[in-house]
Amino acid sequence: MLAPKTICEKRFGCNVSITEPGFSPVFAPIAPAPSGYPDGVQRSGRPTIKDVARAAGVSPTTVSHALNGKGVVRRETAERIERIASEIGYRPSAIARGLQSSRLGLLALVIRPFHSLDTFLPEGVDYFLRIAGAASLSAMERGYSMMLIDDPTRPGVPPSALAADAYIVTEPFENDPVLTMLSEQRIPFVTVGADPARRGLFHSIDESAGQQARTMMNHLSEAGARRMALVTGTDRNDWNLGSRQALIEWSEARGQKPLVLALPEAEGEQVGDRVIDHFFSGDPTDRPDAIFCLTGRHAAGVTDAAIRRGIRVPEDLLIAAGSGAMQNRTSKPTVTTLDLRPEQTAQIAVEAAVALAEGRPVAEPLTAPEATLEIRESTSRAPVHAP
Amino acid sequence: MLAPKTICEKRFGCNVSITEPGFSPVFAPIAPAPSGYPDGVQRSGRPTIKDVARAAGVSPTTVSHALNGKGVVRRETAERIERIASEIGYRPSAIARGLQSSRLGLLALVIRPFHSLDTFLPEGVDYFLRIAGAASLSAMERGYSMMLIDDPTRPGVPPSALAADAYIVTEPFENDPVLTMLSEQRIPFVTVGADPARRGLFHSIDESAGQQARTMMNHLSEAGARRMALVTGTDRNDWNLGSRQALIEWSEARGQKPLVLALPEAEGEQVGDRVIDHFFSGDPTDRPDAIFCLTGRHAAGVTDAAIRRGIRVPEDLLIAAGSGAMQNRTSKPTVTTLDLRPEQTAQIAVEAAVALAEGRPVAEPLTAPEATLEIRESTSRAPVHAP
DNA sequence: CTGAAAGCGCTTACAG
DNA sequence: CTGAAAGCGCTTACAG
Repeated sequence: MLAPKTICEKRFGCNVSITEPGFSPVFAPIAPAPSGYPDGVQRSGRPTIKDVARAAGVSPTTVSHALNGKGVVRRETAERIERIASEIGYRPSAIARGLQSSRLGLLALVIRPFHSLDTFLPEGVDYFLRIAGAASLSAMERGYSMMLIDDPTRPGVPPSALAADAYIVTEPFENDPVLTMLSEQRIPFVTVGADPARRGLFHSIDESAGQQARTMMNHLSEAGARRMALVTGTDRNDWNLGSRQALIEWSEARGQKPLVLALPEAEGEQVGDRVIDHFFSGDPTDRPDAIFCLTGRHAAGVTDAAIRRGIRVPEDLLIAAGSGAMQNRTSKPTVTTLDLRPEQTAQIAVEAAVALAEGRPVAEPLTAPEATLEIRESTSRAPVHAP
Repeated sequence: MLAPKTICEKRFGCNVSITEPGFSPVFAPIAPAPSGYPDGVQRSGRPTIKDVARAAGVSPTTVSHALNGKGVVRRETAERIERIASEIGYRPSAIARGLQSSRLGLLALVIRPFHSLDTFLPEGVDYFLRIAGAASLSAMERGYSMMLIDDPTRPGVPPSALAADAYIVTEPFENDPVLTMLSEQRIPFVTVGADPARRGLFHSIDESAGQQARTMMNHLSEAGARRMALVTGTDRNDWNLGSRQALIEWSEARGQKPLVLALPEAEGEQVGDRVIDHFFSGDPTDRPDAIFCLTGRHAAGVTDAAIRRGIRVPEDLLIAAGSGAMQNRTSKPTVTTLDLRPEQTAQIAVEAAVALAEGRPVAEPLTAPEATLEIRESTSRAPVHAP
C-alpha cells in the first residue's frame, strides 16, 4: 500500500480518486463536487453537462443552450447556469463535441521526412522545426491545436493521428501514400510543395522550387560562376526534383552537361568529401566553379571538404545553400543561403487547413513566400565589408 | 458555379460530396461506397462500423469484437469482417473511441514561454524546439500523438487543447495557473522543472538547475575566474530561480556580494550592452571576470558587446552559457555552453506522461539528464587546439 | 422559455 | 458464437 500512496499524493497525477480522509487538496475546485454521488466523489473525475444541469435544476439541453448561446434561454437562467458551471469547473468535452461534428479543432502537421531527421539539433532540422513552431502558433491563433506526426499510414499509428480535422503535409514524396490515404479517407489536407507525380490534384502550396533555384543560379552567375553543380537530397519531393530540373535546363541552355548529384539529406555534413571527389576527380574541363547544395548541412560539409583539399572558397569555388542551416551564418567562410521563410509558409498552410476543416473554399493558388537571398562570403569574390 | 467547381476538383479538399456525374476519382476506395444511401453517397464521407456491419451481414457488435480481438468471434467471420473493413477503407474513429475511455491517445506539450519566443529561428528556440521534436517522436513510438500548445488557460483556447490524455508542461512559472487548472480538472501532467512555489506537489522532472549552475561555476573557477556574475532570464521558473540561488550561495560562501542580473529571455542578443554597462560601470573592485548567462543568446550578445568595448574574451573576461544556442559554437570566440540534452528530457517526460495517461504509477524521482559541459574558446585562456 | 428524445460512432456487459 | 441494448458527453431538431 505504501508505494501507490506515495505516488498518489501527487495531485491527481494518477487516475485514482482521492478518498483518504486525511487528504485535503490544496487547489480544490471552489465549490464542492456536484452531488449525485453520495460522498461527492465524481466518477470520471470531471464534471459533465449533467452535473451542471443537476446543480442548476435544469435539463442538460438548457445547459447546452445557455453555454453555447444557442436556442432561447431566460437571461437569469443562463447567468445562473454559467455561474454554476464555472463554480464546479465544468468544461465541455472536446471529444463529445467532436463526435457530433466530427471535428475536434485539431490540425496535424505531417513532417514527411520526420524519421529520417537524425537529430534535433538545430543544424539538422532548421526548416522543419521552424515550420512546426510557427504552425503551432498560427493554429492556436485560429482556435485550433496542432499535432506533429510522422507517417499516419504506418501500421500501428495511434488512432488519434487520424483524428485531425485537416492535415498539412510538408514535402510529400512522389505518389506519397500519405496523400493517397488522406484522399481515400476524404480527410482534407494541404501540402507544402506538391506531390511531384500528382501536381494540381490536391491543394498545395507552390514552393516554386525551380524559381528559387534560378534565383540562386542567377546570383552565382553574377558572382562569376561559369559552370555550376547542384547537390540535391534523395527524397523524391518537389523541392529536390524541381531544383534538379531547373539546373538541367539552365545547363542545357548553355550547352553544358548538367552536373547533378543526389545524396541523402540525413547524411548532412558528412557528404562533403564525396561531393568534392565526385565533381573534381574526373575530366578537368568538367569541373564546376560553383556548387549549389539544396541543404545547408550539405553546403557546410562541402565547404569544409573543399578547404581541406586546398580549394579556396570563394576564390576557386563558389558555394551556396538552398535552405539555410544555422551554421552557414557563422562558418568560415560564411555561406550564402536562401531563407525560405518557413514561418510565412506555415501561416499560409494553417490558413488553408483551417478553411478546409471548416468546409470553406481555399483561395487558390497558394504560393509560398519568395525566398530571400542571403549573400555571404562563400559567393563574394570581392571581400564583403560589414556595414 | 465556376469558382466552387474549380475548388472542388481538388480531391476531397473541401467537404462537399462529389456528385458531378463526370467526376471519377483517381483514388477511390477499392470497393463501392457502402449502400444504405441510394446512390452510394456517404453522409460523413467516412465509413462507420455500421457500414462494415451491413456489408458483412453482421451486427456492429461483432465487427467491434472482430476488429479488436475481443469477445469470441468465429475465425471465418472475423477474417471476412477484416477483409471487408479494409476494402471499404474503414478506420475506427478515435473520437468515438475516446468518448468511451475519455482517452484520445493524445499528449500535449505546453511550452510555457511559447508566445514570448519572438522568433522561430534556431538561435531563438533551440532548447524548446529540440524538446518538441523529440517529444513528438517519442510519443509516436509509444502510440500517442503530441500536440504543441501554448497556454491552455487563456480564454478562447480551442477545446481540443484540453482534450489530451496527459500534459507535459515545460518550465512552469511560479504558481503557474496552467498547473492549477490541470490539477483542478484532474488532468494528469508532468512538468519539466518544478513549479518553484509548489515543489514536490506535482510530478516533475528535476532539472537540478542549481547543480548544473555549480558545474559551470566550477569550470569557470578552474578556468581562472575570481568574481562571477550571472545573467538569468526574467521568467520566474525553476531554471532561473535555481541558478540564481546557486550563484548567491557560491558568492556568499566566498564573502562576495552576489552579482546577478535578470533580463528578458526574448530580448536575446540585444541585452549585450546593458549587461556590460551594468557590471562594468560601477565600483571597479566589484567587476566580474566571468559572466555566466543562462541563455545562449544572452551570452552571444554579451560576448559581442564586450569585444566591442575592448574587453578581451577570454583574457579579460570569461563568458559561458547555461544552455547552448547554435551560434555559440561558431561565434568568434566560440562560447562555452551546457548542453541540457533536451532530447533525453523529452523522452523521460513522454514516458511519464504516457504512464499517467494510462493510470500507471510513475517511477519517481524523475531526473533530467546531467548537462554536458562543452568547453570552448570563451573560457579557455590557454589556446584551444583542435584535435 | 424549457426539456424529452434521438443521435454522433463506438464499446461493453449481458442475454440468447 | 452472435447481437440487442445501454451508455460515453454532448448537440439538435422538435414538442410542449
